[in-house]
Amino acid sequence: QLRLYNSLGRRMMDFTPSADVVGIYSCGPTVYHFAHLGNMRPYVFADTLRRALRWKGIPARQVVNITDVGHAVADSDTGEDKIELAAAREERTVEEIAAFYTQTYLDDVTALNVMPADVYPRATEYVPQMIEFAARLEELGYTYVLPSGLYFDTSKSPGYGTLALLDVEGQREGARVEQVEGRRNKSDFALWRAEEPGVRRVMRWNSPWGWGAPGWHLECSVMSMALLGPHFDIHTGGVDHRQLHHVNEIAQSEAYLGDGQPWVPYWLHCEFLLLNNAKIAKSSGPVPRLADLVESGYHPMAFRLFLLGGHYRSQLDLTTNAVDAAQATLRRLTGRVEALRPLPAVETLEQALALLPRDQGAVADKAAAAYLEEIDAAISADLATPRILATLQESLRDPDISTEGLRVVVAAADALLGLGLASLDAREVDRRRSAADLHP
RNA sequence: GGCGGAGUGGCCGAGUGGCUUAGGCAAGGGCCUGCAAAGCCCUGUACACGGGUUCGAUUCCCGUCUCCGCCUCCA
Repeated sequence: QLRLYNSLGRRMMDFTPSADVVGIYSCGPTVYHFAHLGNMRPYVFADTLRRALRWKGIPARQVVNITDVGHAVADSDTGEDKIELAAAREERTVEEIAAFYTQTYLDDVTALNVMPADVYPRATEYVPQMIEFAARLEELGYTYVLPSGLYFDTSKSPGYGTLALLDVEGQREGARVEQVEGRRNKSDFALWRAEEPGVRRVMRWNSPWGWGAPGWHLECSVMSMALLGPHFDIHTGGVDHRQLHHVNEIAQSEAYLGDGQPWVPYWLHCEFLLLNNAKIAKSSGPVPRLADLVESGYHPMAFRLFLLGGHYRSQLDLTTNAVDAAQATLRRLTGRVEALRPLPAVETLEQALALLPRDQGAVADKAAAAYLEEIDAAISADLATPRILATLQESLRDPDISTEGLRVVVAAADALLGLGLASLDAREVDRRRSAADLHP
């Protein structure tokens, strides 16, 4: 039984699919700048989730959105769109900007062996649906209009902020507040961002509320429902979204559906990757990308291994020491595994069990069987990849395991870890020319 | 100011009410090798501080200190 920590309720829960195919929506990249190393964590995490489902024989369909419109510069959803700013900065069109950074994102996750999503919808392709969605909310009486756009009235949303354990009252004091003129509640958010008078945006659409652009929470609700159905099983993202973005998604989606059902039953959030014990902030200067690590001679899988070495719900601190350790580990691991090749093809627990050496029907390699059990227990315990890694290492030096059994165990572990152990070339793994430069 | 989380051996990082020596990296010792590299074996005994609960706490509760995150665009 797969158990996952559900942010909705803040506790471990048995995962029970509600449909034949589990729908997964993972908040995707904003494509107006390079994705940095910290941005990679949610995708590797979501990939682990998909591998876990596959391991259990549960079909899944994953949607990862490409946010190519909707992020305003300032808070309160007003001001210029970040894509437009990037276009101006780089003297390219918004389309070029979006296409370029979408491709670098895909390159990065591909290098990290993240299985491709089933669909990568772009926000700009769904603006008409977003307008319809907002119009429906207006019809239902959840909104009000200000000069700056159409707003969602969060006070009309029963249970607003449940996901975040929001203390709506407590937040009023002390927090940095930049109230939008006329906003009824601090937590209200824009569904539609009206063009400011005299300013003509590059990306603009006409709507019942005038020319403008959609608010950024809208795209996730609209695209997820369009591609996965009104209700689906799992929504993933970084912890930072738990507090605001996902809260607002839930509010508007449940208002829109109006069926009294929780919109999405399982919300999974991965913690931040810290850099030298501080948040990776683009505002404080250049920030390391996967390409920088590779440039220094580190293998992308070393970074993946580093991520997998910590549980997804723990903050993880990226330091030169840490990636060096991961690189060394990967090199040794690869060396050991090379001697075992070829590895059998394994994706599920069932397949792994079937491949175990047998003697007259009974499993002949008890050690291997025990390791498979450990691996299954680890992934079932809220995707405990560190424990899988430990089990893998143990099995590799176990004198009691058969070579055939070991092959199965290694292949099984890698079905979940996704390091590509079946084909990594040890000689290619470590080409470090310089220490990782993690100080901008 | 409100809220959430964390402090584990040189480093990263799991885990548990009383035998996990977790695992990795680094280090020391050894084996192997003509030397070296690689590889292999062995060793390291930790759980912020002060109380409390308990037969027993690193693990539960309270307090203190420190750190991180969210409340603002953010993975």
